[in-house]
Amino acid sequence: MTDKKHKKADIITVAQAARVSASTVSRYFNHPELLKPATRKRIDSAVRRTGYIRNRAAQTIHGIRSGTIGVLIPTLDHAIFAEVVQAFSDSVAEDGFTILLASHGYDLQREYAILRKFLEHRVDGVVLTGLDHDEAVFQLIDSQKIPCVLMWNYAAGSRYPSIGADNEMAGRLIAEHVLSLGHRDIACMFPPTGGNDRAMARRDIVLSTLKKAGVTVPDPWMFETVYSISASKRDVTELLTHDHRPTALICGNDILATGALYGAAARGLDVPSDITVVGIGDFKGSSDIEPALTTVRLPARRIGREAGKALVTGIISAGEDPAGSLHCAPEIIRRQSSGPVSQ
Amino acid sequence: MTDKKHKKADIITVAQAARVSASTVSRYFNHPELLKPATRKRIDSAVRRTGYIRNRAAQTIHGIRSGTIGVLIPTLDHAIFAEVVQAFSDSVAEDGFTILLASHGYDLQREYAILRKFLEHRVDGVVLTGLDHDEAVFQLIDSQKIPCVLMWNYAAGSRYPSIGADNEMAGRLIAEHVLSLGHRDIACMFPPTGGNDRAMARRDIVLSTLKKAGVTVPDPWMFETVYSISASKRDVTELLTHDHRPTALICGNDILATGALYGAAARGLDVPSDITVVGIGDFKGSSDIEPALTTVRLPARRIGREAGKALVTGIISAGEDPAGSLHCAPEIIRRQSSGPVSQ
DNA sequence: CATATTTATGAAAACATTTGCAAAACTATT
DNA sequence: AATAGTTTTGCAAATGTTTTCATAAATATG
Repeated sequence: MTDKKHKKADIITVAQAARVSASTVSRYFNHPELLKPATRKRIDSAVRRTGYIRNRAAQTIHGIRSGTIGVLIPTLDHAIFAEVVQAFSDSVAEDGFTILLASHGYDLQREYAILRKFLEHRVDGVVLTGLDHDEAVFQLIDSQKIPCVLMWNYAAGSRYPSIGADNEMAGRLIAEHVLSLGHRDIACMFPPTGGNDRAMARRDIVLSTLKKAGVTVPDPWMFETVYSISASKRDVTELLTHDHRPTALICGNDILATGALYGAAARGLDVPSDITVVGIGDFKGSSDIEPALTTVRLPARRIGREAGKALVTGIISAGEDPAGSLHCAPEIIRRQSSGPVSQ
Repeated sequence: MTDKKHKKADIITVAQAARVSASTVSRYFNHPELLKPATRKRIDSAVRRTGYIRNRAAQTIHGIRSGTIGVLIPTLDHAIFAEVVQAFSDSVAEDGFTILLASHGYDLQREYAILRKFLEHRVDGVVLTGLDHDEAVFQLIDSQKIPCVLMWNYAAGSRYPSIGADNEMAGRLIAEHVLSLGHRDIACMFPPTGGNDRAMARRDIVLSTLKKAGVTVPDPWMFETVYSISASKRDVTELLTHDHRPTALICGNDILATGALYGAAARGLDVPSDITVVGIGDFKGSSDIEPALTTVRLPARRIGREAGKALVTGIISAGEDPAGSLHCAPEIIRRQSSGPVSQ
């Protein structure tokens, strides 16, 4: 069936097989309603016989959309980004778009290089993760006049439409929750903030919210811990050896909080009666861990889906007023890992 | 700098700006050594001034490689696939390839449709996940004579080179481990196997290994549980209410095992003294959970990396004998969640 | 049945590149 | 300074499509 010597079938091969011109075959795909039903059937069979597959590259040089969207993330290794990407991909696939995916590992230089590559492929739009990017990146996008959305974080005055959660709000919510339970001796654990505006914003707002309530976090209770359960477990285990312990631990994300829970368990301490542990993110599994984790939900799936919708809209209705930002509000999720300070 | 009226700069714009012909600009990119250093510099500056970005679509219709690889996975929502994809992407990025990513959610029909789309984009190669696919999928790949590797699973006689772990071996290893600890009353929990050859192979080999040792799993101890911590926790909590309990539980993957651990904790049972729990996968976090999970390591990162290398080799040295399969052997990882049966 | 409309198709130009070939510009050699 | 050899460059054809415009075929109108 799909033999046809060796060269790949092109539109002309099909045209000959159907005894029509190449233009007619082109119309068969792009404006089938213009064809006589009989011709349509003839081409249909010719396409089948020759095993022809349209060549989007050839279409793209006519200024026709490539049908691809560039997705730039820090890493897939954080389950939360994988979730966002999955939702984004599903969302744009409905409109026939395929994603080009690349990760920069928090290296801004690489982000620029990847973006260039995306543009060489003539993507119809790009999504970046987070609000902060190299100025060169923004300029490149501007110069190519290509739709862009920033996903994951939300901020009112972002350079491009931002679709995501307000990190400051997330940080504030969790800090206020812990304060409301009466805690004053509070430790904090955040990932290294280099090149990561999300983590940075969260940490700063947590600290300032605490300070506003008159609570300062002593230096030895301020951890900078890489994003991994084992690192967090190690640091928390260490922290809990000392006799002067905090009554609460605020973690920058649920992975760190999970490690903290394990660390407390390893030390034989009860959560929350000995120590309250909270995270940010509401990752998969956070609700099932023992004890279930109190956290702030960042609606990853919704963010991915909405970012996809927004970008597709931007692509399809190019030129019009760009789609606006959208705040997918974070929400405090109270579970068992937090409790009132025990006197 | 990158102004230039409104139309995007093409190779002719650059040529004019540098006062050379388009061919020379083309050579500047593809065979720079053929150019006089002075010309090179002139073009260099013209490229910069015009903000020109090469158009890979236009190159691709000359039979030049597109520089893209299609990656087809079931879903990114399983952290383990995200990990494989991340490693794959990093690996091929070294050689300048960008990935087109799509997930089919275990729907074979969608897999075919996605593959077609990849081919329209003229990907230089494709990776599929797992060994089993619709015959139409294989035929399509054959007819387009495009390099393909199957990743994640390994089997000697696979239709295309397979790079991954031998699932039968993984299942056998974990079953033998549990048997070697003296367990006879064994429960099993596996994900639904529809359209998922990996899960199926694992389950069947575990069961047959047990049977060979004279152990049969009674029907009420045979769980088909969706891939989620909460579903597993629920089922295990239920299982452990009955007074006649198994002494060991073999889970088809670490997510289910994690839920099982939580379920046991919720019931106040000790692992491993009351019940042994084991998984398959060695996901991130499996080593840190309390108690640390005994499992079989499926080397996701290595698989992704090797699959990337193999495919790139297949693309670059097209025509030659295709790169062979590679077995990334699974390996039993003994931790605290398994112990000898207590009499 | 001839003419006017409408519908369906083909020819050729356009798209942004690469590349084979030939001409032009240099260098080296005498 | 003329010639031969080499390096550098430009022209034009080719790539696989889409699209505009013109023409041919089919249908409707009188």
